[in-house]
Amino acid sequence: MKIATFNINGIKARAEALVDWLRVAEPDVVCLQEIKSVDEGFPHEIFDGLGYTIATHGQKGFNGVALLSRLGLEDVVRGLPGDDTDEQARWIEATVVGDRAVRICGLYLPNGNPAPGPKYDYKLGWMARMRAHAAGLLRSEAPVVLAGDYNVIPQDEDAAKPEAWREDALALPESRAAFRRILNLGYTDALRARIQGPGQYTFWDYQAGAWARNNGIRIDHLLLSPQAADLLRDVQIDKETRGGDKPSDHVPVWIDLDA
DNA sequence: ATGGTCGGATGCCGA
Repeated sequence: MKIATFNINGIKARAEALVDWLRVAEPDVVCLQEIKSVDEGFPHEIFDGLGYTIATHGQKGFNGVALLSRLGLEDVVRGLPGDDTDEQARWIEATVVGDRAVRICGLYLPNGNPAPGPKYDYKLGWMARMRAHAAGLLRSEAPVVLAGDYNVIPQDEDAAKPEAWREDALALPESRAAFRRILNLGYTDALRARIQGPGQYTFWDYQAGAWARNNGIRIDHLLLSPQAADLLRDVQIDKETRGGDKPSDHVPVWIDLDA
């Protein structure tokens, strides 16, 4: 089961690039972030003929997540559990059944800038809530995948210029600690485990020629429960999409599970 | 038209 995460930065602007990538990469499941669309405005028709079942959790203007699956979607949950007053569309999860049933969560973690401030407080609160939910998911003892744009640079080696991010919400010690607290529940960072060496990034800013200079950061992550980690066959970053026409500032990242 | 660059939605905000 090939499972990808891709922050597409606007579904309407990215329709062509996204479909082009789907035809080549042929993922079974895709977690999309920043669809920037309400559910009613999501262009289902661009996926016609590709065989995907689609579930969206959108909002007007910003944020918004979606799941695509060639293997169906069961028991869809929209919104990160634990706070009914949170109106930001940043979480969607469902069960996908291949050879095995996998619980797949697509997430768009808050950016948190400027820090300190209310946006950073929201980020840390959201991460604590995600940790609680991630702990609950482990109790199923089933394969679980937490895939998305975490807006966290886990370590200095995950940035081309770590000094430029020292005061940023993506790299502050509290952000990194909150990310580690989720890992320490027993999740495996799939890219960290399988892709070695520096310069392995998933995001390059549109500004200042960041892509041309490989001035990137690694912030799109797939975390695996122990039962999912046991099934891991492959991990890849499809960085060539960043050099295409009208690219997102993120690229797709995917895993292949024996499931 | 909106800083640098985008996208979506307005008469800038979020990233």
